[in-house]
Amino acid sequence: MDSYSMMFPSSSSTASSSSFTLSMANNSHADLITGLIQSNKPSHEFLGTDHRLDGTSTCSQVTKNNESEIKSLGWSDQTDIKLGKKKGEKKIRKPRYAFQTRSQVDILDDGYRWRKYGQKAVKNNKFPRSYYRCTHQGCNVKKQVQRLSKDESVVVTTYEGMHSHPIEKSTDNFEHILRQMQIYSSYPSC
DNA sequence: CGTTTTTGACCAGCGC
DNA sequence: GCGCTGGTCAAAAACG
Repeated sequence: MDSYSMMFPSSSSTASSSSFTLSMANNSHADLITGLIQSNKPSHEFLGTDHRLDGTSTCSQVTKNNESEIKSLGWSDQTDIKLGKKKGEKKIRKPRYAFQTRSQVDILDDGYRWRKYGQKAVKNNKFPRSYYRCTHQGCNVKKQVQRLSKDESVVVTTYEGMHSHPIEKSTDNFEHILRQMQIYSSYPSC
């Protein structure tokens, strides 16, 4: 199984069929994506909705169980952290997208090159959270990867920002996913 | 030898 | 004001 159809909780009033198919042919680590969170807006808005995967009942159950933990990720709700410590730098809240993925490994190969810049232990979770930055010059897309303590088979990958450069690997089209997400979320500065 | 990871320190925000 | 927590920095180590 390499393709999943996902429903995007598009905030726009169009609310048309915002579902598309992602194919992760080369992402054999990831069994399935159990949920998508766009945390530019109050997360509970769409967390409460039932836009889940179709046909996989176990997924929805897992997602339901993990809702509280997702909210406690920190990146989900309180997104008004200051970016950079330079003075004069105003707080911009970038949209963040969180994937819940059933995977054996933490590092999902999404085609970009990431450099790890930090790891922190999170409370109420025995697994640490890893912080990555895109190594492409001028691209400060960040992501953090965390495994849920409730279901250690579920990995949450949260992306922040958008890549302004082509994907490094041509193996899979995860870039298209991100692009679609940016479109659906009507990125403010683009 | 250049790049990435590791890991403790540092800092800022927030709740009490 | 203080302590806790999350996010980042940076030096050293590890790696290819």
